[in-house]
Amino acid sequence: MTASAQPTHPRRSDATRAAILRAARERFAADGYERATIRAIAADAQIDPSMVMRYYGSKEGLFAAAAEFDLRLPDLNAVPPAHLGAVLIRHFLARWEGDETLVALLRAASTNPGAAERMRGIFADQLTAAVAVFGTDPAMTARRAGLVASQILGLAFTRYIVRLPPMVDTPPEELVSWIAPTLQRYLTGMPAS
Amino acid sequence: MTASAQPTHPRRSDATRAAILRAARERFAADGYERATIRAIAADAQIDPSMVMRYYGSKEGLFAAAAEFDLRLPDLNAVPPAHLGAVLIRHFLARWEGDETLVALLRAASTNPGAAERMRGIFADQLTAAVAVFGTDPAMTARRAGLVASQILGLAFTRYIVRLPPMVDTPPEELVSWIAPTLQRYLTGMPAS
DNA sequence: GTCTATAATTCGATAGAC
DNA sequence: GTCTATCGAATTATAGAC
Repeated sequence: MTASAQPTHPRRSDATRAAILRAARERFAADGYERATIRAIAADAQIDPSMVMRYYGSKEGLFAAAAEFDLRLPDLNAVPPAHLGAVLIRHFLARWEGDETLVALLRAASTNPGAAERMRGIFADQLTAAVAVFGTDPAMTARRAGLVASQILGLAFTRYIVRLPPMVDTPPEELVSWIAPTLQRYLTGMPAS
Repeated sequence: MTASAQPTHPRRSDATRAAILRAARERFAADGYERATIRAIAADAQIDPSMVMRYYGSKEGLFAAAAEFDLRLPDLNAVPPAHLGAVLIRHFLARWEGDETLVALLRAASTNPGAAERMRGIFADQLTAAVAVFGTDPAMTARRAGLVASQILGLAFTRYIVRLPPMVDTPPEELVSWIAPTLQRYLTGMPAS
């Protein structure tokens, strides 16, 4: 992990490992867990399929390595309270368009239990922690985070997975203007009657 | 289709066909398209796997028959305008809890192109048609329907597929009180700023 | 480190007896 | 209509030569 912990080897085929991970993310994102084969991933990375097994042990291990993900949520305390929803939705849109790892995770989570578990972990830990700074009681905090996740993941599902035409065609800034108030209310509002 | 169109046969093994469809919906909903096998579906229905092929031709044909779905949306013109969001979210929650077909379709749509196409059709045709009664221009109508779909499918994805704990634990009526205002604004509101 | 060969399963689909 | 038997293909994973 850390760059200069142990100079065991002068770095060997780290480039190969990186190429495998890149190809794996692409395939998992495009085809889902079951249809993405080790053979296809190896072909994309222009290496032998057995190398994938050697480096990552199994298909599950490869996915676990490829689906490592950090939402990189900003500190919500540093955001003007009135702009919380807009900041969040802009952050997620940028994070999604720029890194296909989250799409791979989203698609795989539908059929692979391990991927679903990781999805739960990411949103339970990272998103709930970010919401927790407002300091309401834990149950309400978890509920707010869950509601935010439902709209964020629904946006991703309709735009990147199912590709509903209106959700694909709508420009990001228009999506922001519609969805920001929703997140704002989930974060700071109260349920209606 | 119609019950008494042609008395060709005094009805043979229609019960078998129905048992197959029921088992298929369960398996597709629980495992997704790829992991749900014809053998497992046949075992659940307590019939021979070759019967599935005989009746439905292929796995794709079986899925197409099992994933037939009607949202049964109410006429939104008959709903008090202020209650549109609440009526819609209650309708979807009831539709989802009572029929696993939509869960099967949702899970399969992540990895199977045909299922995704069917999902697009259902929401583009049925939901857009229901929203169209308000008679704004077609582009805006499609956009409103897409936004509604994003929140509805996000709720289903987090509650029934990924099973985020706060979304599973929250009682339906509390979900309604949070989500109804969101749908209300997507249907009748204007984008912020 | 890299590759060939193959083991061990599993699946969708077909052929054909009864 | 129903079932047995099986084909052919594809997959993950392993063993071992070089």
